[in-house]
Amino acid sequence: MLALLSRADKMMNSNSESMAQTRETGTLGKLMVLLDLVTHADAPLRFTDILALAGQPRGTLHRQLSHLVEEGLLELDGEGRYAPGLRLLDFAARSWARNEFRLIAEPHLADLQQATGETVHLGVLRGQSIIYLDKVDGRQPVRMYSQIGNASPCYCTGVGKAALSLLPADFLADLLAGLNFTRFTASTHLSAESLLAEIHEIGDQGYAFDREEHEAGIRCVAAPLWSQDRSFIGGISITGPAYRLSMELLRQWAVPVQLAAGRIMEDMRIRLGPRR
Amino acid sequence: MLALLSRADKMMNSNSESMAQTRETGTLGKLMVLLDLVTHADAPLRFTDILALAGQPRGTLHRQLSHLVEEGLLELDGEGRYAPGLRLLDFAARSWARNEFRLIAEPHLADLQQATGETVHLGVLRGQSIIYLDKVDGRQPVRMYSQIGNASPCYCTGVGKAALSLLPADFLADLLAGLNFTRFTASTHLSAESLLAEIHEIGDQGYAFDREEHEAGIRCVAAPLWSQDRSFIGGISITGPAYRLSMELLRQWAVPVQLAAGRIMEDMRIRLGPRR
DNA sequence: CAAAACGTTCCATTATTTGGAACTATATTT
DNA sequence: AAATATAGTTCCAAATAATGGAACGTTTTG
Repeated sequence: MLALLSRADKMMNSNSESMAQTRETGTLGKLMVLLDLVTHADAPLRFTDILALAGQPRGTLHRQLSHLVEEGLLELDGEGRYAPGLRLLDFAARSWARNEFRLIAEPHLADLQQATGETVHLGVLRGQSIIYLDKVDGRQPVRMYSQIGNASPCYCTGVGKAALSLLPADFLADLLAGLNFTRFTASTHLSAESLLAEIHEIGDQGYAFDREEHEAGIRCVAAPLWSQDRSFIGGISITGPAYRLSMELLRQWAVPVQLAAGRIMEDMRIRLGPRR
Repeated sequence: MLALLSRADKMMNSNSESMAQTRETGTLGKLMVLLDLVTHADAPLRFTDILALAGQPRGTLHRQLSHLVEEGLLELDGEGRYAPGLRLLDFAARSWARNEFRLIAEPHLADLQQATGETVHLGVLRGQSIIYLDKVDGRQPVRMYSQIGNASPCYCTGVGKAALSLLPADFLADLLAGLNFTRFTASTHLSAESLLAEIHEIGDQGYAFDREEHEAGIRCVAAPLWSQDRSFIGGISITGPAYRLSMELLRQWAVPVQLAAGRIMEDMRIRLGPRR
């Protein structure tokens, strides 16, 4: 359970000029910082760019980058620029294909997509972020990694708020205290207080809305989802453009979304055993 | 250029009871071996399972796994089983979204898909494997990571054989010498000799077929694709079921596939500069 | 051409990893 | 219920790998 608030907070919002937080992962931790730097960059980085960002001595940085390249985690092009390596794709492809939660949820997501005609997501809470594990879209073949694997803030997504409503009060308080609110749209929550109020409401209702809080013109309705041992805390959602999805309609869809979530949890219970 | 035959051979066919090949990546290399073990497993592994596979002392292995879990690269469930971590998805999502070659090829893949109605792939040679970088399928919304990120053998895929036809003779010889041929179907190449003969033919023609060599009932036609500095060596293909894609039809499609490859390379030249 | 910027290599010092052993916790057997 | 086996965790001196400053090439710039 503690794992929920674990190191994954490095994934986002780690711009909080961290209090020289000593990592306990030694060599690996230092290398992962570099991987983060390069994968978060908008374009491939030169050695000198990374040098400035990482604040390591030149010799040290050079060897670290060499090791990452050697392992295929980074790639160095002919102009001395470092980009994420293809081995990351290879790892991800396998980890996604075999993810137990995703495999169990998949048919139910497809059903929900069929029933509504809109895009359906499965997301899991990791630190302060929602990581999307799956996406089913019936229309045009949408760009694949467009959403899957992406980390989005928990405080302005339907799945995120639904997930937060599952947390015990003390964990929730800790998590909220660590959030850096960024205004994405006019309706994005900007304080822990307003967010907490809505989370309580969501806890009572059993479903959450995203009222164009992350992206203008995009709404969703989400239901929370958890495994019995709480190693999975997340949710599913139906998402679409505001012009097509009135709040009226989203309220109607709250029921099917909750039902689908219930069926997924039932399957998890059966497939993963009562202990999880 | 040497990078082509680099460490990526650890991705596949590394079952070749390796001659105690010392990795030069120290701590990172040892940890990557563990990540490989866990991501290649069919199901989450227990500590003892990994102990047997990795052949490390218990104390050492325990700390290594702890570090990987701490960093989110592995996940430990309530039953003491290790599975690939979600951070891998996060890394992959970003590395895919920003991959320059994929971004450039994308519109051309879509055009080719529109023109033929069949599935189009973009793949790159990495070691002895083809890693699929993109896939465009016009029909049902196909499972996303189904192909993208997956490593397939170079000797029995259209893109693979097309890519091999680009290699200088000495590199090709080295690569072929290291291959472990596995029979996937009745028509899979099983020797370097027969493969080399076809690669020469492909080099002359400028396109390659997959005559149900990897998967029974699946055929494709592929064209090679490279960046000017040869840091990208791969290809694109049109793939589909044999009952719909006669060899007749595939031969006709060889031209549009080659034209699309040409347009992609032209765009690479423009967007990445003449040096690459 | 000189100077500067960029990247790479070297090696004594320092920090981390190693691995055997002791220890704890959780099943399984008697 | 006690005894035993099995699984997983912690500890610490010794072995190993990482560190970082300095020196060395290489390319770009004025």
